[in-house]
Amino acid sequence: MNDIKQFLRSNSLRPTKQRIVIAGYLFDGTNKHVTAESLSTELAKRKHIISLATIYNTLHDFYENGLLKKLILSSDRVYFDTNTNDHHHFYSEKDQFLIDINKNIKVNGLPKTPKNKKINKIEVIVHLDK
Amino acid sequence: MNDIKQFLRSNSLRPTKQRIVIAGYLFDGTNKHVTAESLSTELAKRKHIISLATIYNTLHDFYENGLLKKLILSSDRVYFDTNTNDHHHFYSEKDQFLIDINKNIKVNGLPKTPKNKKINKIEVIVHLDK
DNA sequence: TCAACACTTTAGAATCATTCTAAACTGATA
DNA sequence: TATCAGTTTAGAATGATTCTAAAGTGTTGA
Ligand SMILES: [Mn+2]
Ligand SMILES: [Mn+2]
Ligand SMILES: [Zn+2]
Ligand SMILES: [Zn+2]
Repeated sequence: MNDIKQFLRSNSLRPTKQRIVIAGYLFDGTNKHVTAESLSTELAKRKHIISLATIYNTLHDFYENGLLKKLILSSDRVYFDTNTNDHHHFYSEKDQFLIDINKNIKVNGLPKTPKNKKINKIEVIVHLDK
Repeated sequence: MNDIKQFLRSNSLRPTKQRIVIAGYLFDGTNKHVTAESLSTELAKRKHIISLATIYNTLHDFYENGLLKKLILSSDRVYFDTNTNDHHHFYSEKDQFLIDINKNIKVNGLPKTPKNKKINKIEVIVHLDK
């Protein structure tokens, strides 16, 4: 709890009640993929009612500060990922299945990068079926 | 034009005026990435005013029939891709830059597929910066 | 040829994730 | 403890997309 406060402060985020609860849940040591909605539901189960506006604000604040990654996998919800290492994903839209691939993946055979651009990140999504 | 009609019929799509115009634009031989909005704008330039509802309907009809691929790259628009071969993308959200990678790409080092699932498609997105 | 009907188009309303607004609240600071 | 910038929140707004239901059209069998 004081760890969390320090953690927030060290990321230039004022440790408010809401941020402490959200950070406490998100950064408990287990990697998580959450949406605003799923996070809200999860916190509600724990009797922590935080407005959706604050949940969105906080996810963005954490994202802006590099504490979360953002994943665009579906057109109707944004996932935030507590695993901020470089990694990839197995994903199934239909099954709402999403897990990390932490093994080192090599992507071979890329053509040369378009002029005046540089590679920021290579993202591999392994789409799964049943 | 009769080609287009045949093409639509052979995909069990009734060749309506609107579908003929849209297919004529989309399948002119050059690969394209369109959104409902960009397609609407493009057709309007050519004096073909088609309602957005029909544009959405048609993109989905074409997609359902395998004539288009769907790309989820941004949280606020869906891209449809006329290149239906297996391929990957260079993408920059900021620059609205999106081009195909048609070279064969190899992804090495994948862990084993999760139990009871099978790989449907491997998607590589190379995110670019300026 | 054409009536009949299933399929399609469309305007406008609805949906829904997300963002915005502006007022009340609170953590930090001296 | 007063002050104030930063934060939270209810509720409105936004915007891409989907839905509704009424009018229009391509197909086809007689
Ligand atoms: Mn949306
Ligand atoms: Mn949207
Ligand atoms: Zn992840
Ligand atoms: Zn493409």
